[in-house]
Amino acid sequence: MADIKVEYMACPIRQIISRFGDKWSLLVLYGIDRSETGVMRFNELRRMMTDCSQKMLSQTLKNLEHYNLVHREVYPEVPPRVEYSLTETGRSLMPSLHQLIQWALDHFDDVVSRQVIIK
Amino acid sequence: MADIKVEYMACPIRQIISRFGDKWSLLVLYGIDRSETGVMRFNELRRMMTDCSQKMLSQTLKNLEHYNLVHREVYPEVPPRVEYSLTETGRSLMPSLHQLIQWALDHFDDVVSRQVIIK
DNA sequence: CGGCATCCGATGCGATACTG
DNA sequence: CAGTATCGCATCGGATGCCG
Repeated sequence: MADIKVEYMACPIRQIISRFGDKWSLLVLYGIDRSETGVMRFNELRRMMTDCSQKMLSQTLKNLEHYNLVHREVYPEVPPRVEYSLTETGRSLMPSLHQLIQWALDHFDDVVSRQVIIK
Repeated sequence: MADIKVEYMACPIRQIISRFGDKWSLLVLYGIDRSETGVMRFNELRRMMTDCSQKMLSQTLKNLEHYNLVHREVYPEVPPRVEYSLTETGRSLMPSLHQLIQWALDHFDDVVSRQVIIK
């Protein structure tokens, strides 16, 4: 998401939006958190998010790793195995995320059922 | 934000992101909520969000009105006066939003201080 | 298996000018 | 005051192909 002027860098809302307001980030976090082991492999995530392209999943994971929400563990095997898990910081976001999801469920009729504005 | 495949329309995270994950929506909601009267006029919002263009503010407000988060009250005067306030649904989102902001503040060092990835 | 590189269309968003 | 209209660039994101 786009830049933020330097003088507004301290605004926490902007920070959240600019980092996790994209199309897939929250879904990845939620997916990993919900998994039984707390760990997911790349293609496991792909199967969960069937309409997310490989490119975007890869990009999203790299982004989340950069912001210290997701940990990437590479096992030097053949074939290669890479496991993604939540960091401590990532887990700490979950209560807020769940509350947001609950809000969406509670207000599905008020908000979500309305058609997305085209153009 | 982009479309969501029909078979995933029920996913609440996607719904939230597709509607309020844009650059300005949450900031508008937060701004109106924080105002003393609970009501803000168009140019009042503009002054608060100095780096938001008029076009985007207008578009964002229309969007929030469509999703029943913001109420638009027009007073037939000259010069015209338009007041924006939160709907009941909009107010109901605030606890979740505040929790999210608090999370951002708590984890500023972990997350927010990291440079936004360029390209 | 878990990616990256490239191309390209769709959308987001800002700048500017104009209006009731 | 509170917007709308138009233009144009920048970014998002999907499709495809290649690689260790």
